[in-house]
Amino acid sequence: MRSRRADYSESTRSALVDSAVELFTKRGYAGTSLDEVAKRARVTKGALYHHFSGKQALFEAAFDAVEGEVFDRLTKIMQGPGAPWERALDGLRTFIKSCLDPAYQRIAIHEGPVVMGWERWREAEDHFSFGLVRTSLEDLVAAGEVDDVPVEITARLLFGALSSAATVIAGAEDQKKVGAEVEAVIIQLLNRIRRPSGDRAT
Amino acid sequence: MRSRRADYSESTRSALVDSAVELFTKRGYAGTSLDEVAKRARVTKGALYHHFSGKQALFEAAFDAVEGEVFDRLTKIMQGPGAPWERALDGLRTFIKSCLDPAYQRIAIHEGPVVMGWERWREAEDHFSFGLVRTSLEDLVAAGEVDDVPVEITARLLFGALSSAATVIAGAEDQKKVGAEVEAVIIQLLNRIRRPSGDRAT
DNA sequence: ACGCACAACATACCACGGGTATGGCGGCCG
DNA sequence: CGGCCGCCATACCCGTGGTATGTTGTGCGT
Repeated sequence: MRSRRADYSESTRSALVDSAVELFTKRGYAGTSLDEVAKRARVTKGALYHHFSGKQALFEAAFDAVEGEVFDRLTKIMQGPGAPWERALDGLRTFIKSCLDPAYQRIAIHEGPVVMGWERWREAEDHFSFGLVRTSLEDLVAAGEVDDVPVEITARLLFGALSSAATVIAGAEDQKKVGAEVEAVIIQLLNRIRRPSGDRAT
Repeated sequence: MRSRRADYSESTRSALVDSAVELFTKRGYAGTSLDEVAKRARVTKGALYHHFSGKQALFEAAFDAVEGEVFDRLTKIMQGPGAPWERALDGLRTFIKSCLDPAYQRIAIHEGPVVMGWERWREAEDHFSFGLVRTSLEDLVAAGEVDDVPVEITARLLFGALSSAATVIAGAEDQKKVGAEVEAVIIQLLNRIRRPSGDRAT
């Protein structure tokens, strides 16, 4: 039997995280005050400092929240049916779409490395979307779908390119159009590193 | 005849910028106080606010400084002798090296978009290193060295990949080794989008 | 040569926001 | 049912960005 207090506590905590995600997305980390976050969650700073050790910790909670959503969406696709190559392309499309979420964009991609510090951000990303990009690339190499590239490096480059792409799309007038262009360029690029089907390991 | 006062003024201004570059690089934008910057330049905050309208303006001055250096190095290579393809590869190598400068890394690449806002950062980058990447890619397309890719998008993707690469290299144990690996991957990739010599326009 | 005007700074001060210390209220456990 | 502790509110401190005002010396006109 879960206690009543635990429910309340969890509720206010998640309210704080939601509030944080919203405000960090709109005004950025430096631009949002903790009083504001607390107010929007209908509590005071005292409650905030009871649940989180400080502003950074609150940011990391918000980071985990937005990353978690994207992660869930992507893992569903990655574990779904279909050949490795098609799953990878599906994942690619979904990732680009996820990158259009302003919250993911600003919190996870842009301000994450700055606020958390790059080292910590990198560690966190390993368990989230970057980790998926890497393993998915590993799978492709293992299946013999692509040439034997250095996975770690290539994954980093790909992830960086995708992040930039997301930013470009988000800032574009016609997001649909630019999004399609980006997808085309990436897919064309991936096709170039794809092995001719005769050379693939089974 | 240049006035004495103008000399002094310019001197303290550049001292402030140097100090800002140093501190922003070491402790980041949020982590450095203006008093510190002023103290290291052996002036007070009053002088700082005489030369710059605020902390953001100071950051942009630091940004221009570090970007300017990289820009100068790169333009020299781009305008040098040699075939377009070789010049591009030279530029690539130099850019990767430049990205290893902690100041460029943190101020121009990481904190730039966050502090200045992405829109303004993008505009600024158009006149600096990103502009060079773009025009250099344009030249390659114009010379028929590579396939007719969408230049703007591809340049953004490439720039994003290179920035990530720089971060990875900077954070690696053996920078030389990882740097060489990155270079190899990129060059291999570029070779794949290169047209066979017979198809090139002269 | 002399003093005026203004650029180039210094000093003093304010406001705001992150962090902390302390107080109180209400469920849960003995 | 009584003390306890988790959950949260209130009050306060202080570092820091920004501002308003004072001071100095340089260049310029006369």
